[in-house]
Amino acid sequence: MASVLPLAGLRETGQSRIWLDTIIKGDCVAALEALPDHSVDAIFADPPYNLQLGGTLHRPDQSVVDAVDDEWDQFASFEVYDAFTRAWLLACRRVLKPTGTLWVIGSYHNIFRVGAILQDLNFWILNDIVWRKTNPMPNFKGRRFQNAHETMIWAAPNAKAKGYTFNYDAMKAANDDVQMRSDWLFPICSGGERLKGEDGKKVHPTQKPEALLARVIMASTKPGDIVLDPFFGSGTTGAVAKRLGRHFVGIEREQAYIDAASERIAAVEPLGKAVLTVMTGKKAEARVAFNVLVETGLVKPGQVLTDARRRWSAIVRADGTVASGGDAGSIHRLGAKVQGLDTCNGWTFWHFDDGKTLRPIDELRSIVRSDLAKMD
Amino acid sequence: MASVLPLAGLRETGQSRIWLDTIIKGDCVAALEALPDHSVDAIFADPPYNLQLGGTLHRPDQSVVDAVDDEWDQFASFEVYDAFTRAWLLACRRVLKPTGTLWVIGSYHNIFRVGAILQDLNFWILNDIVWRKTNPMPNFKGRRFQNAHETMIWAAPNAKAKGYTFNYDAMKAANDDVQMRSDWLFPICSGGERLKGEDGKKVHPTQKPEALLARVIMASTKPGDIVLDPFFGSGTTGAVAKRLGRHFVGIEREQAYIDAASERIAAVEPLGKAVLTVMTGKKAEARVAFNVLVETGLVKPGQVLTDARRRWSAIVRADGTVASGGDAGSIHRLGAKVQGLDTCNGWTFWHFDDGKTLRPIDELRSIVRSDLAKMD
DNA sequence: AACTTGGTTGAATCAGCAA
DNA sequence: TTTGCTGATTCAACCAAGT
Repeated sequence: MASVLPLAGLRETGQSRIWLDTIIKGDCVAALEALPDHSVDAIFADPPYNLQLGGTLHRPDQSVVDAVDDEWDQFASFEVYDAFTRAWLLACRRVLKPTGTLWVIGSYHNIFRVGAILQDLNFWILNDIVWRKTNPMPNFKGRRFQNAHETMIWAAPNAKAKGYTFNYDAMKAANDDVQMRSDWLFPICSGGERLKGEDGKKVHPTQKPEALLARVIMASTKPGDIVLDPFFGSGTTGAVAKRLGRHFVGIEREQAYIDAASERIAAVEPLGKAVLTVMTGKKAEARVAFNVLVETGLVKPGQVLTDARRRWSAIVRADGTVASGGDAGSIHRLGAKVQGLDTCNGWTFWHFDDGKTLRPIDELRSIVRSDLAKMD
Repeated sequence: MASVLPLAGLRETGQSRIWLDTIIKGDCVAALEALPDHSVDAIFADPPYNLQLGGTLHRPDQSVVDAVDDEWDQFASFEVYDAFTRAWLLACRRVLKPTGTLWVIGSYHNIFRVGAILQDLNFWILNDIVWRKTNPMPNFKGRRFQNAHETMIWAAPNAKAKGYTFNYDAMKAANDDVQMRSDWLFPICSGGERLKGEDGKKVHPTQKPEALLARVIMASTKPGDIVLDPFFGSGTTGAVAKRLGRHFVGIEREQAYIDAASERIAAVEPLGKAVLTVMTGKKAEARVAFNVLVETGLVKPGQVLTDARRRWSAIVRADGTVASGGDAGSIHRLGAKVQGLDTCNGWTFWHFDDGKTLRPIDELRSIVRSDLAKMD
């Protein structure tokens, strides 16, 4: 795992997927062109932020702030940065499956340009996510608010994209049974998690916390999916993907980062399958048609169903339709019809009398489902 | 105060400032051109967001969401929206003093375009500020994260601008003596603050909370300063400016909004000078979800939790859910399930073994909370 | 008077599949 | 590509009415 691939001939390998769980050395766009069309399930991109720093920044105690002034973060102008951004985004879209999604993280220096270009390229923004830092760097000059967050954009490859993965139920269950919001709170990467060289200095200036990547990957991919990171850096995406039972592909130009990331990922122990099971809701359950209930005798032809307050009633017919007054149809159609609505979930609308109380027919469906589960 | 000015001849009035504390009726750009150069200290702009909505959206209870589908939010394309944005931003800069600053609020639908154009026009971004909503609208279809914030950009008129107002010490004092961060927590505008017509319906679909404007104005202006709002709407900027001892100028096209704003502002009582020195904001106790413990490593995926008497056990999964036997769910749901109850407080029910004794996971939450106590 | 219950609402780019 | 069917899906706050 985490071997480094030479660039030549990758695309021709087609479905062999020898590039899985590797770091490709090279320029982002060139390396992306070597990968097959529609081959990855998700992309997490942490591109250069194009920080426009003036002189050296000193803390109040006169110590010097170790700023991000690497060569790879220098762009001559917004135009150059925009062209760079368009190029790698287009290359990413070709590689992304139609059902895949793209994440980009940035700060106010670059994220507005990235977001506007995403829209110009007809990507479809699903959310902007705010990473609130528990321990951001203070503003030393006292001339601005403390810059305490970064922004991520989560986007589908086009406006019509359907079927992307969003583990809604897992996110909700993990968040004390309320929807996960667009503002996330995490510490910055520090302490033992922060990669340091033999000189004790940080290996990469903008290493992202694993917790952030973990939520991204848990939310938008399934176990076994492939996650691409075109600006691999210290390999946080790869380390978290491996730990969470996903495959990764990294692209990185600098050998020092590749070395550090390879070593880091090699030490990661994947979690077991049982732990990685993703919480799913009703949507993922086997479909059970109403007539199965009739056929199995859980509901009898001629039986009367009502809504929860007995305002409306319907009679069950042998073919699995229900009838009320002059109307008849599926449990959904008739439920909508009697209420005067466009749609209705008949499973939760119609109830049966168990001798004591009214219970939704959805409970009978659960019985069928649990019977089916035993037959696996 | 809050009289409505006709548009003609304003610019010629020069320094007479008869336009102070008035609402100018007209198109944003045209009205701005009627104001003198370098005449206002701050601008707060809440432009149309260019929402691109599909069909009608229903809540789970089948009620219809009252969407923002007003004519003024309709743009033919991104190009048209961008041209509109460039025009009003340029007009704003001419009117803004060299020492003044500009605020723009938006959502992911438009804020990236606004930010990129600001940079293209050589505005200088000072901060992006996240307004975290305490009570955002849910995501009804479960296909995205709950869109729980909006973004503001705070910018100086050019890269070299010096001497802008930032009341650093007031912000810090108001924030329990730590620097004010770039993420702010406020409820949406509702209840008594929300302007309603005689029909009981909201006057304006996107009225902003006064608390938000109060922090903006307190942070970036001095008493007696002039605050311009080129998209005045229901007049929140004017009402707060007046209350805080600042002057305002509003621009608005629709007479209904002008009427409501005028009446609203007339009823505002300015605060006394002494009161205007320091303001404090209240804080809510941080809510910590279980997955935060997993993400921060206080609880590990695969770790076993039990109840206080070890009668039941559960395994922690990477997505922040817990599993036991064939069941899985949130700590609360699973706790209820294994006990055969309807509800359960998972925080006090589930325990971990610290090597000596069983301790409720609630104690781990306390640890996180004390780390977060410095924040909203 | 204090509390409970039920209804309403908010800047929303909000479904998936099979025929 | 379009149509139609199945059936999944909400949180915090405010307010009015009932207990």
